[in-house]
Amino acid sequence: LRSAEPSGPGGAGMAELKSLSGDAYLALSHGYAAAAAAAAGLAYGAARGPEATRGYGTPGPGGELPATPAPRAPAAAAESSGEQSGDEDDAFEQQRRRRRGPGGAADGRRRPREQRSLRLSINARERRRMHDLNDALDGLRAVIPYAHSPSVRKLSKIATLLLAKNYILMQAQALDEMRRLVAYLNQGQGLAAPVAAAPLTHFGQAAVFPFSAGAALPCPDKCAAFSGTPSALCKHCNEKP
DNA sequence: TAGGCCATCTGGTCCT
DNA sequence: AGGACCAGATGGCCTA
Repeated sequence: LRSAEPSGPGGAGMAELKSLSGDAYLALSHGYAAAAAAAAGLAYGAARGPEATRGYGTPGPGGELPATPAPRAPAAAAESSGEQSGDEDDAFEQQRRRRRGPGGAADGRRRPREQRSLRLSINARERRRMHDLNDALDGLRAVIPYAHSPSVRKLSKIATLLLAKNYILMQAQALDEMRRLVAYLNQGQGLAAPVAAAPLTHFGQAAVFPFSAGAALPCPDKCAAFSGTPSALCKHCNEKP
């Protein structure tokens, strides 16, 4: 990815999604699910179901790929890959001539058949690479909090990336606020800041998140201003009103 | 039907 | 030399 902010075709959807990005999006910390659902509106593949969305079309019989059904196998692509059989070499050469022009010969010393098998293996590698990329995107979709449901469309690739970016920013902001809150509480209780803040200095220490989801009592202290969630570390949080 | 999204093929470039 | 990565081209499917 050479451009962090892709542009070009698909711009309409991008503009829509960009309206959710940055600070404006971060402001939606409580409405993340709704925002995600909005982003999911840019997604694709509702009618295909979770399995079909994989949609990796196999180029055709005889290839080195597993013989999974190819819901969207591009006819022309399969033909151009020469894996359909018959006049495969002719088709392959015609394709090359079309692309390279009359005099074009990038690999002139290779015999056509050898050349073609090399091309097929390169194609297969590229397919595998793209499948791995899609698997990684699926993994990312799985951990992004948006409406995962059969009735909700799968997030598009670009929507997945942008939503993930915003989610990370949102988490970082929440962590920052939590650090400030802990520092504030430590001041109020006369604790040595380095001791109490130590568990939070490591970015990955989400397990020490000091709020308990169970308690719902409003805190008379200022920690209630943070997300409205009572803090287990705050002595006021569990006080009876 | 146009536009969005996608998978695939392909050639070029860089790296090991 | 071979593999990984990238971007352009192409064509199919879906939705508004």
